Amino acid sequence: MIAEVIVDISTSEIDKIFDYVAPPELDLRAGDRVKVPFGRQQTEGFIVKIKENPDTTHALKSVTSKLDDFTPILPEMLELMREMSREYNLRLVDVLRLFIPAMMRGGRIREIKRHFVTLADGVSYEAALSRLKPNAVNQRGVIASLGQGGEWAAILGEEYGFSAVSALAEKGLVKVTEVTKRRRPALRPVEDKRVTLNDEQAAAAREIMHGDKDSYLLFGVTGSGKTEIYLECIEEVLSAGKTAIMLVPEISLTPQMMGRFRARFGDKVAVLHSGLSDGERYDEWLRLLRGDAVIAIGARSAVFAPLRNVGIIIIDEEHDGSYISENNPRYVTSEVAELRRAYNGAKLVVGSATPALETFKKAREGKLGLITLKNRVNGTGMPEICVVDMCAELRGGNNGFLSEELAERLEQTLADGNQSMIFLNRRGFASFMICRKCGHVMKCEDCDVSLTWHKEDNLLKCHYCGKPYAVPNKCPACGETDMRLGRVGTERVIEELHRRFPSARTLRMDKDTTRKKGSYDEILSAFRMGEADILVGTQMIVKGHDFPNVTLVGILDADMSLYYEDYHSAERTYQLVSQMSGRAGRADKAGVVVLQTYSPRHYVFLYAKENDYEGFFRKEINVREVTNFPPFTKIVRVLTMSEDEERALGLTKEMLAKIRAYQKEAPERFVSVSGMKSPVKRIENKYRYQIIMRLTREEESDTLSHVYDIVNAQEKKNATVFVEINPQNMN
DNA sequence: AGCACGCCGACT
DNA sequence: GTCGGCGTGCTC
Repeated sequence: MIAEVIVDISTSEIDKIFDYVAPPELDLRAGDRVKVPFGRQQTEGFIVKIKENPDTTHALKSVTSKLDDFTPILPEMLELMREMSREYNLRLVDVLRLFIPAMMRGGRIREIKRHFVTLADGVSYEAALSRLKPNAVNQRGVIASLGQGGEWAAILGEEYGFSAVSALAEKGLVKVTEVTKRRRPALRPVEDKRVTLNDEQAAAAREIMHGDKDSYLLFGVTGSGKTEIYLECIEEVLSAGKTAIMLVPEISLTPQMMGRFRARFGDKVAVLHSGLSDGERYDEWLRLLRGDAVIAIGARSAVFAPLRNVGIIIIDEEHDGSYISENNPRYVTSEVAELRRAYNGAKLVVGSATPALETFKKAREGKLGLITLKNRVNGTGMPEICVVDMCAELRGGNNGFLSEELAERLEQTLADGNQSMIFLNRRGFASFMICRKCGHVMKCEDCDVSLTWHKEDNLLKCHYCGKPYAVPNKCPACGETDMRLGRVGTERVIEELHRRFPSARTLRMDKDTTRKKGSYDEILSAFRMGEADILVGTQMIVKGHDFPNVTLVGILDADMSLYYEDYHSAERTYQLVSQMSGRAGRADKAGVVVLQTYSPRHYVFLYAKENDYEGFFRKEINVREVTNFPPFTKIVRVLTMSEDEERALGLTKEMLAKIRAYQKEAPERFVSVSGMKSPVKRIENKYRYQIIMRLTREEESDTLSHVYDIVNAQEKKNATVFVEINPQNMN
């Protein structure tokens, strides 16, 4: 037999199928990992197919060995590999690597082996003792401790010394068995507060499981009880003997969330997320592959859970940016989920209070079943949203960054003994350093972006490469000593709060204070326990988490994401405001959101204030259609990076010429094509040039594969080329 | 990705 | 004379 092997080396040159002789005694199947001779070395590889005859006249080498005692890649995943590689122009091996825990590669599986000691077969307790000298105290002690059941070698070793155990084993009096210990992520017990679904929830679950659509959008505000519906659907799927995949944004994979699933489904649940150690991840993955666990819960990558016979895939908070992988290999989680749904004939449910525009559009067109949840389970209303015009504040003489409205409400909230959250969107901009005389801005030598000042260590740092710089005492361009900081960061907000409310206890949460593993949870639980009155933070305070005592949410500089130069910005701002206001006033306390902006009449804020997603959708979808942006077109970005600027530029020009030629042939396929320097011209000393094109929707996939062909045909020595579809940010 | 083969500069 | 620089070519 012949095995088709993908070698585990990621280079475009080698990303093809190599045929090997499959020795019958290895009993190889498609999906096995193997060791093969490759060139002069031995390499790991994946068998993607077993066939009768080779397709090549090459002299064939033979597979050396099988790497695992199970088949790690399911047939479904081999199919998915082909589809993903075609759809996203990815190397087969890069897709395969997504399917297995990183630990398995390079022979790094370290299963924790523990040794269990029992009396050897046919040796009785008395017989063993009689064969030992009376002065062999330790060995006699070991035998005595074995009793009927046996004992762990580690425990015996501690008491009597390991040499006693090995001496007994050598004499054949005891038997030592290797037992693989499974690592399980720590789980906190949570009681299953099983609630009966209300009518709306029950109807939703029924519709998902028995409606005529394959896929549904569960559209409902925070607190409308979506998780209960998920639990109900999963239960039904399991009772039909099928399995389930539940995806949540990394950030909302909290112990509370996990606790609910564990309480309901116990050991049938496996978790896959980045917080696990390599060993834990491997063991959870293996439980799924072996069928010991039948529900996979996790962030984005859990969509690749090694489950057979998947009955339902759920994507919670579907609009969340974390579902699109930023770095290679790039894929869109919901698209992968749809491929798996189709393969298994399963159901797909996406849930959100603020669906991605594209998702809601599909739902309105009937391509996706739309289930709307109208009520909050606990009956609380949505918080009041006050939009504060910061231009008016400025005209009124307040040039600080706290409006009078927000300051007053903060004071009141403090007086009432309630908690506040202040959200600061400093995406892209933060406190950069600028010369008052010549306007020179301190930039990173390698990345061509402005540096951000960090108060704690008094350094300027590059947020792309992390390189630190000393704070200059005079302007490097003109020698002026009056350098000052632009913009506001979380640290300055805290300072200002301390000045105005000296008694208030504050907590800060941003990239700097959460660098340590676990500090994220620490800050949140400290805040939940009431150890602070005000939590100030960036993006990461937006998601999930119930804080029952928060009655005030402040959003500073709501415009920042609004004027972020890309077509998503309105959508993103709406989602942000909506989610942030979901943080205010739950349970029995009414909440207020103070939203500070320089454009109070922008439609995003008008709709957000009314909590009118559908109104926002109608407005925004119209804007997208008129301006030819997604979901009406597909934006494709070809990014070329090289340390050699000429090389990057040259490559970009060559590809641009070919794409332009193709555009001339089929002008109806393109809205626009342009080539330019990337907005951030240099990152980690690599120059970046890009081609941006917008494809009309009708034949985009066909057009896209032409673009892939052009890129793939290009000789790319000394350079890297990426193709991105609808990129999230265009740096 | 490795690892060989291969053709030009400064060293005992 | 030769040790070694890394360009380029191949891997079933």
